[in-house]
Amino acid sequence: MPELPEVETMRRGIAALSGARIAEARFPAGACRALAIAPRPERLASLLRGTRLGAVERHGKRVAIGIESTADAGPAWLVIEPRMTGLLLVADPPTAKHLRMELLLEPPAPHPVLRFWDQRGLGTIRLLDAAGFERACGPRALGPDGLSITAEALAGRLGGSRRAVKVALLDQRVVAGIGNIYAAEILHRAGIDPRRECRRLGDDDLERIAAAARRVLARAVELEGSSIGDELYRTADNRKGRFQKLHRVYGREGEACRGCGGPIERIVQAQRSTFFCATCQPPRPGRRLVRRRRTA
DNA sequence: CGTTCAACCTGGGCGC
DNA sequence: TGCGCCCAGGTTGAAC
Repeated sequence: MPELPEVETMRRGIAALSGARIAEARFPAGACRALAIAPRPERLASLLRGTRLGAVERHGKRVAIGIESTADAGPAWLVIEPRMTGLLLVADPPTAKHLRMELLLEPPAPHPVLRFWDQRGLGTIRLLDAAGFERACGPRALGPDGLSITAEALAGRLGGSRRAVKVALLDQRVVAGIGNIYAAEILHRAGIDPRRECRRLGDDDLERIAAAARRVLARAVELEGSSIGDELYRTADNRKGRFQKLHRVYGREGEACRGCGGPIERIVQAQRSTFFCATCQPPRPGRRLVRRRRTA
């Protein structure tokens, strides 16, 4: 679920907790067996107790919460990766089951508790020192952020590559924060066939992809992300995102393209669904066949 | 270097 | 009702 817009929305939703002190950290037994938590829950709970929350940052699809010096070590970062179904919440969780972490905060915090809920349990919670933080969130792990990606940066990272451009956009070292939904939406707005080899992209193509990425991601952040179908995704205070109303291709196989009316197709690339319009995203380099009025 | 596959999990939807 | 199968917003590591 969470890609850049959803994770940024979570970050904003909990940013006011900066400065709050942790009265108690809980990692419900059983609920965290599957989840990757490091160090082990008992130790993590004791390390976090009594510490104060610092800056709340987003790095790609991860949220990093600064932790002022822990009991027996210096400052650290609590890095949370929601992966498919993780949610950072100040509101009540969707179910009592699958609640993975609760940080009880001392008054006067803006909210009494910060929770991490994760149905599938693929998410991760890690307390990292400076070196671990660098490894997880530094430039070796993550490329430039999607909200500010440029054609030049893209050219440097995928020039000459034979990979399909859609697969490359999912690579967090190329650009950080783009996932399966937004890769599809970005390429449709850029008019680029998702199967195009990166090395066949011209400067103008890269320019359109970078511009579409910045625009789509920024608009999705404004609309607080995408809540699809049975939508597990919610903001930290339990509201749905609204960008799904502006999806042009994702999840719309067989439906009419909002640009040309043709059918949206679904293919599989790198074991994941790709949705696109063969007319608006022609296989050969060329101009867009259909001009669209407004972009999300 | 790149692709493919399995694995990590739960749960909803579908066909039978 | 139930069972088996497929699907899902992500990432990683092994095998080829």
